[in-house]
Formats: sequence, structure tokens, C-alpha cells
Amino acid sequence: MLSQKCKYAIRTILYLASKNEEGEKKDLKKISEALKIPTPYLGKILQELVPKKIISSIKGPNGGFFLTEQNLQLPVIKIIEAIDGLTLFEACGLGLHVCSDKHPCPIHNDFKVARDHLKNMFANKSIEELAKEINSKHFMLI
Amino acid sequence: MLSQKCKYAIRTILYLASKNEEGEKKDLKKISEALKIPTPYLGKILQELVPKKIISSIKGPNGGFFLTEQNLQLPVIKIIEAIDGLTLFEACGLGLHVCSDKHPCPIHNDFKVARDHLKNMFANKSIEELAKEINSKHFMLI
DNA sequence: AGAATTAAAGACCTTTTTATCTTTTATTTA
DNA sequence: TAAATAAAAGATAAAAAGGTCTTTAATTCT
Ligand code: FES
Ligand code: FES
Repeated sequence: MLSQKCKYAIRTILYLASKNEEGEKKDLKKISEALKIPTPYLGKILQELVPKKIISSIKGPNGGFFLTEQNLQLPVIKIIEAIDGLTLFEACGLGLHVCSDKHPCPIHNDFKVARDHLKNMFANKSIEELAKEINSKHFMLI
Repeated sequence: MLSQKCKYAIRTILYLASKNEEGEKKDLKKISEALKIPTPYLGKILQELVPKKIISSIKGPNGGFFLTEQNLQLPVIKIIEAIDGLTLFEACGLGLHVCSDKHPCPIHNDFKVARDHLKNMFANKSIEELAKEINSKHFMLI
């Protein structure tokens, strides 16, 4: 479904968002230990997200990764788009070269319903909204 | 979503099923050319499905791959189970070690709806039913 | 200024997935 | 029975995903 890379990214960002009281920064090691994600690999992933403006970072002592107000307003699908791209939400479930109503594979109609449901859920929820739900309800990140 | 291997397998089986007039056999090369799937790789995949009783085969001249009545009655999910396993329909969308209502990740509730929708569609439709729809409506396999 | 801290960058390694090629075995038909 | 056909089996290869390690650059604090 989502790649491992993408799932790590989402969990990290939701972790940062749900702890975002007072613009709190977290360094790589703290995040990777908290979420049980391999440290060097997570480093690679987060490095990729900074220039894409999905997350923010500051080097040096007391530096780390954090989310700005702008970062928090992004819908979750932007994380997926940055890492895996949007083909999951566009591609044919049986691997045909194109997916369209004019050229439907045998599972097209049902598949599209499930695929669109997934897409809408990721597109309609901002990182901040989801983080608030994590704090008010009892959702797990690990 | 589904692996390439699994998508190739499903398309091949639906192809065999939709041509299953008079227990027609198709040899590997014919299938791979009709569906534009790499021949040797498809051979490997079909080899795997024969002992698992998902498809049937006969060697020698006029041999090939085909579906018995029993094969045709299988739900499509059995193909997926044989190739990819069922983790797609059971695993957490964010990669948590377990997915359960007692230990939900932030997307659990919505994700489960989409995942179950997919699962039900594959579980509730037999290969034969789907093949009939291919023939009566105008669904594509390529 | 110098030491400490932390992200960035880049080279490397491992495993899994996808795909190819060659040889063997079973079956048919002439 | 011999030749032809087609799947089975197995060894190999290429590409992608997942993961590690080392060095460099930026920042802070003393
Ligand atoms: S054509 Fe296959 S899902 Fe749309
Ligand atoms: S716990 Fe994540 S989808 Fe169920």
C-alpha cells in the first residue's frame, strides 16, 4: 500500500505535530527512538522532506526537526505525494497502463470506490487536525 | 497495492476464465503475448499456482494452462492469498505492528473502511462471476 | 576562537522484487 | 519409436527498496 519510507514519514510528522506545543524541536535520535525507526534511514527520509517544505529543520545544538504553522496546514496527502507520488490513487488495480471509465479493467468500478475513499481521507485531513485527534482521542503512533 | 506478480496472475486467470468455452487450453506464449506480460516471468508465476490448485495445466503438444470447474469457483481473493498473502487486508496502514480497534493508529477508522471494501470485493466475487462480467460488459484485460 | 551538537550529503551494503535463460520432464502424434 | 511440443525446474541477473556508515557543514555555547 504505502511504502515503508512513506509510513515512517507520516508517523514522524504526526509525532512532531502532536508534540508541537511551543514549536518544540526534536532531534533525529529522539524521534527514531520514540517511534522505533532505524536512525540513519529516518535521517535520509527527513532530509528529503525539508527542501520539499513538508517539514522544517535547524542545525546545531538545540536544533532538530519541527513543523511550522505552514507545515501543519498541509493535508496528509502532501507527505505521500512527496515520497511515493500519487500513482497509488491513480493507477489501475490490476496494473493496466491507464485507469479510466472509458477503459475499465474488471475490478475498476469497485476498486475506484475504495481508492477514492483512501484518497479523500488523506486529502481532506490536515496534519494539524489529525494531530489534534491524536491528542484528544487515544491514537497510537507505535 | 497488489504486487506486479499478483496483478499478472489475476489478469491471466481472468483471461483464461473469460475464454473458458469448452475447457479451452492456452499455452504460456499465447497468454503472455495476449496480455503483454514477459513470457519467462509469467511461466514462473503460473508454475507456482498449479500445485496450489488455483489453475490447472497439462504438458506436451496441445497442452497448456486452463481452469477446471473447481478453479472457476474460487473467489479472486484466493489468487491474492496464494501470491501476496492476506497482509494487505490485515496490516495497519501506517505500519504499526498490529492493527486493531484496541490499538488504533490515527488513520485506523477510515483506513479500515477502505481496506474492508477492497477485501469484500475480492472475497465475494468468484473468478467465474467476474469472467462472465468481462464477457457481457466490456471490461479490458490489457 | 574552540568545542560540542546536530542536520546534510554521499558512498556503500543487503534484501526483495522483477525478470531472463537453460535444461529437464511429460505428453502427443506421426 | 522418434520427433515435436509444452510445462517444470533451477540457476542467474537486473532493478528497486530498505538500511548503514562516514564525512562535511552549520549553529550554539563556553
Ligand atoms: S482500470 Fe483498473 S482500476 Fe481502473
Ligand atoms: S492500526 Fe493502523 S490501520 Fe488499524
